[in-house]
Amino acid sequence: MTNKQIAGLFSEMAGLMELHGENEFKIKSYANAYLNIRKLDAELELLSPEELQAFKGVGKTIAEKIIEISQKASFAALEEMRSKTPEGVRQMLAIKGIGPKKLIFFWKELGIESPGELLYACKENRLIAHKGFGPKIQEDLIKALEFYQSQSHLFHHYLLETEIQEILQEVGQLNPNIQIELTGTAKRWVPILESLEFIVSGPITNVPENLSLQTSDIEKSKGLWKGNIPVYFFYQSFPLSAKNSLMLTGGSEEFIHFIKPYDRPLENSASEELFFKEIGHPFVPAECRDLKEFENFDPSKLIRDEDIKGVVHNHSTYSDCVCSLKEMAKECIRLGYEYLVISDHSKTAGYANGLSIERVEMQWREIDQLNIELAPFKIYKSIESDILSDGSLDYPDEILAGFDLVIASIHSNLKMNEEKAMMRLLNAVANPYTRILGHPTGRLLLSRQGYPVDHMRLIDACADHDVVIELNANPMRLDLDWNWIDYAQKKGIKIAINPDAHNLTGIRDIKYGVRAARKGGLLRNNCLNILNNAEFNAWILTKK
DNA sequence: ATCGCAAACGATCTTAAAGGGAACTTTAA
Repeated sequence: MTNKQIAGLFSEMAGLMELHGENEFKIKSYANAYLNIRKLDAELELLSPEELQAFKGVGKTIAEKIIEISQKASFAALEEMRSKTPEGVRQMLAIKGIGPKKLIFFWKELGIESPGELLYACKENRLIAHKGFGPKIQEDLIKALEFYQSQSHLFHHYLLETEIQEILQEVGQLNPNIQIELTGTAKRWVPILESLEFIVSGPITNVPENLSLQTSDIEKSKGLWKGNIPVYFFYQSFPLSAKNSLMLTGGSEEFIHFIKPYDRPLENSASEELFFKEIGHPFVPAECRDLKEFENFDPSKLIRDEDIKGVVHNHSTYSDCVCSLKEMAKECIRLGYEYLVISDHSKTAGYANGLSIERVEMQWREIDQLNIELAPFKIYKSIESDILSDGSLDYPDEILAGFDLVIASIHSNLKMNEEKAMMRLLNAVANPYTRILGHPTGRLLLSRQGYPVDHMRLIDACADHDVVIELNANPMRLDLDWNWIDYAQKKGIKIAINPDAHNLTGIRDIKYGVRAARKGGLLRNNCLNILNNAEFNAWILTKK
């Protein structure tokens, strides 16, 4: 289990304890353990109780629970809490807009035990009869519940990567005569998946323990992996022809339309690569097949992992990251990057320990020191400034002027209409100190929709004011969405692929950003952080 | 349940906005 998953169990524990009216300080300890553990880099499952207790927020009890988790993937106290809470109530714990107080009321007072029942109650107008509830809350709950239901059958691609590898391995090993290959949306690097799809050369006779096959016909079998992930196996004779491989992998209507006229080579080519060779068109990698235009497609110009030279938008112990400036810098050096842009949270982000002006200046002095010590590696002084409710940034101009670059992001007051959102965004983009617009929609995939954004107007404004747009590489965000990269490129805007790292491992999220960028067809030359240190420095000096 | 300051014990991250109902509660970042 990853630290994030272990932390998730403590967060769940805290939520359940709250529902059952446990001691609020005990609850806080579990919630706190979640906050601290999820960002740790050391692999917790390998550590001793003494080593575990050295971490902040981990005492004797939590350490014991971590040991228990490493053996059983859960802990007894959590299982007990789960067993006395209906599954539907546990699901509602994760829905934004439903906090513990409301949930206790729904469950204990109204007898509502699932998201579906709550949605029904809202639609029947049954909530507003109760004190503290009015039409607006009911309406917002309906939106939140409908969003939840629309997403509940979907999966994050990044969380299924190990599952994909396991399926390939286990089916392959148990059935040595069968060839198996990934296809479909997962092969195309679609960030959110409904199911996993594979091509196999024949029926799976030795079924892995984690797989249950449900239906089969001549063309395919359908099953469930680990009880909840839908899996399809399409039968094809190997070696695969281009037609079978390409058609099963799929892509946009435009892509299918594009390859259709090449019927004969499609039918006869022995592989995807040969097909493209035979029609005299550059190979279109699977992740790019959701694009809409292929006439001038040139894969050699697409962004690649190794093109990224600098790590932009990162946090440190000054705000809500567990690693110091030096630790972050050293990890960047180790990974072969030339520079690090530290953009901690600004002062309004109190929950994330946002920096007061004094602490900003303290950080600048430390960065100056480290830049002498670590040269030629460079740390740039930045800030992830909150975009306040009126669209202004979080410090007076003389402080903003002291940063090498300012990233502007919305973190607060996310519940707003498009008009308000655009007012804040456009104000921030027009601010002369804003160089990069951070995670433009504020979405968290499968969990938070984000505020409504008129992407075209926003991109146009960024073009007008020479503002770079972030593609936040955190796999929960991937925001700017890859679908908008094409328009941004046409407007001549640069995209920064930023990990938004809150620990050392977070830096490696860049790979998810590069994937999303390739999916959107981002050309290397339109990416900000392919610039080497000298070039990046020159870019900074071209202040608006 | 944990931490920090102190050696047994007290305190536990902030803040603003929004909704509902006329002072406060709830939620989320």
